[in-house]
Amino acid sequence: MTNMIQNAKDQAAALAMAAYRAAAEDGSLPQAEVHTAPVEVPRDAANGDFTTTFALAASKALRQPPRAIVQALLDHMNLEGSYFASAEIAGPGFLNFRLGRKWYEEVCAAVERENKDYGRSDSLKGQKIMVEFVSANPTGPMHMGNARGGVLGDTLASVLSACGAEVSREFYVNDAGHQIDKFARSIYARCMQLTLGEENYPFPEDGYQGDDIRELAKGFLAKEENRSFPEGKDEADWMTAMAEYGLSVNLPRMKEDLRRYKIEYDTWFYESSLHNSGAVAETAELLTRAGWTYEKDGALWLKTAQIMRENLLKAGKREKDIEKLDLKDDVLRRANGFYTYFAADIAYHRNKFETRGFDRVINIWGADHHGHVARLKGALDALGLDGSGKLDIVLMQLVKLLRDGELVKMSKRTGKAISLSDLLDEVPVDAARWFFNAKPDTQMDFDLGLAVREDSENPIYYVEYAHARICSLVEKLAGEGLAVPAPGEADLSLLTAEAEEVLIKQLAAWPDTIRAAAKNYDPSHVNRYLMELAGCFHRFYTACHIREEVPALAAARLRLADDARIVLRNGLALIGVDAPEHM
RNA sequence: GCGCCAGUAGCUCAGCCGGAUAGAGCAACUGCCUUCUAAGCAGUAGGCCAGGGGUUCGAGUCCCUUCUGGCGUGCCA
Repeated sequence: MTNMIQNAKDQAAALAMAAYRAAAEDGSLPQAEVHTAPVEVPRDAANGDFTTTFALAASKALRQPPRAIVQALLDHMNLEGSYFASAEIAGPGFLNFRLGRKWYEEVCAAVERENKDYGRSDSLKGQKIMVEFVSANPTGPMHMGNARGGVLGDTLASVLSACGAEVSREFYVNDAGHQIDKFARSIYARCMQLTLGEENYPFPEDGYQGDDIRELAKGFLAKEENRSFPEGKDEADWMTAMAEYGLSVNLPRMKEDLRRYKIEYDTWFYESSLHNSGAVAETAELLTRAGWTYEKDGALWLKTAQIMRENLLKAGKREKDIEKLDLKDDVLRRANGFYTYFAADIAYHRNKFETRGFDRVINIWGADHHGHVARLKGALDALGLDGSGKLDIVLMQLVKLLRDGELVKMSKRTGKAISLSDLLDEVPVDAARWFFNAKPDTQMDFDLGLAVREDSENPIYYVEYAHARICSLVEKLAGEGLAVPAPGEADLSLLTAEAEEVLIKQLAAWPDTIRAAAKNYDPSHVNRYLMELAGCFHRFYTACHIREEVPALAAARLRLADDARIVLRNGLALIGVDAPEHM
């Protein structure tokens, strides 16, 4: 729960403000309405460990040149007992603070004390959050988009959980509607072909072409109770049975593939349950009663255009610009009586908020669905559920699959798009998880060749190697009689080398990394942090040897190395990658 | 046409609420293993932050605009 970066920032701000008040008191600076001193971490450590731009910002209000303000602050500042060893004036009016031993020691102490929990916070405590991700169509295998969404959703859920939120991972199973119909017709056609001969029954033009459908047909016909096919039932009943069978085969397969990918869901939510319980019809009825629908051409329409216009006006958009958007209404119930996917989706989200009481819902969607974001939020707004405020959609751009720089369209073996299980056959899970944990809103290339390479071109080894190196170091030195000191037992004030200080500062940055990842819905912050941490450790390892040092310093360095190991392990665990002890 | 996302080193990308001389990794080049794992380290080179305007003490970051790429704009899901 300790965040030493934040502690230092707070203290620097408090010191600056106290100095200002003291200066204003004795007339060195004019009284003015200045409330805060913004504190930042300078990019270049030559400019101090922390800096405040107080004087630059307050220059106008105080009618003094920034440097004069800083000088007055310095004259009234007392650093005794603080984290800082010194403070100085710099540049156009920065006030730079330099950390003292106390701070560095407290960072290590926090890592040692909190160990597995180091980095966690309670900034989202009390929040019940759902992350819905993948939700792949159960009619066929999962693709690269699902691979990316899987890692993003799973890791984001972990990150939110590390911030103290009560997080639930959910997979929405689209086991109803049009595509299940198509699925059933496809299996049915294959069954007919198997019974009558390929050329004696036409395959639907829009049917699912893959071999997996043929397999399902075979499997279905092989079952005892289906021996009489196509006699014994009418076509519709056969299709229902086939769809059920197809799902009973595909869903466990998806679960298995996801488990292999180290993803476990709390809930598999079935779209069909919304239709069966009447929740979809009820939701449409609610919208109708509130006056948000109308009937046209036999269909029931939602006044999406009006809802979205009102939302945009509220957001400050100009009428003229809204006109250009050419907003359209959407169908909830088709003329044939069936509800659309959109209607089911509204009902589903009503269930998330109203029935299950989530404070916040995050959906990971492919960028090709972005047209649906505003209208789903709008529909929830119309139901009084504040979709605009409580529903967040993370759109991820699509994945381009490469092999050693060449675009890969199909699997050579199956001739179809490469599926998640194909990917995991070819690439180690941890490599896939590492690579797919990238910023959602940029298109990404995934290079199959690179991901399996065991050399320096592959960044994951850089991080894993740092961890293995520490484990090996600890083991070796223990064998020579030098064990890692228990928490608090090493004299950390001896760690004054630059590489040591840089490493400790990086350890201190871990809690903020998690917080930023949660705030931006971008868990790839963790990858970058780990790369940097590994780099800090490797440099420390090279610059600061242990074995030949005097015992006290050797012990302190070994303690620090083990602190680095703790944070590396925590970070890798957060993104679901193993921390190897040997490589 | 309209909308969403992106454009920073040869490649992949960082860059927090607008702060000091724009950073990493890879690739290229030069060094470093009889010494705790060289899957490592040190160093060199590489930039009109897509272009143009504006806002201010200060802009890669905010606003306007042009250009380029991806995606979307269904009684599909």
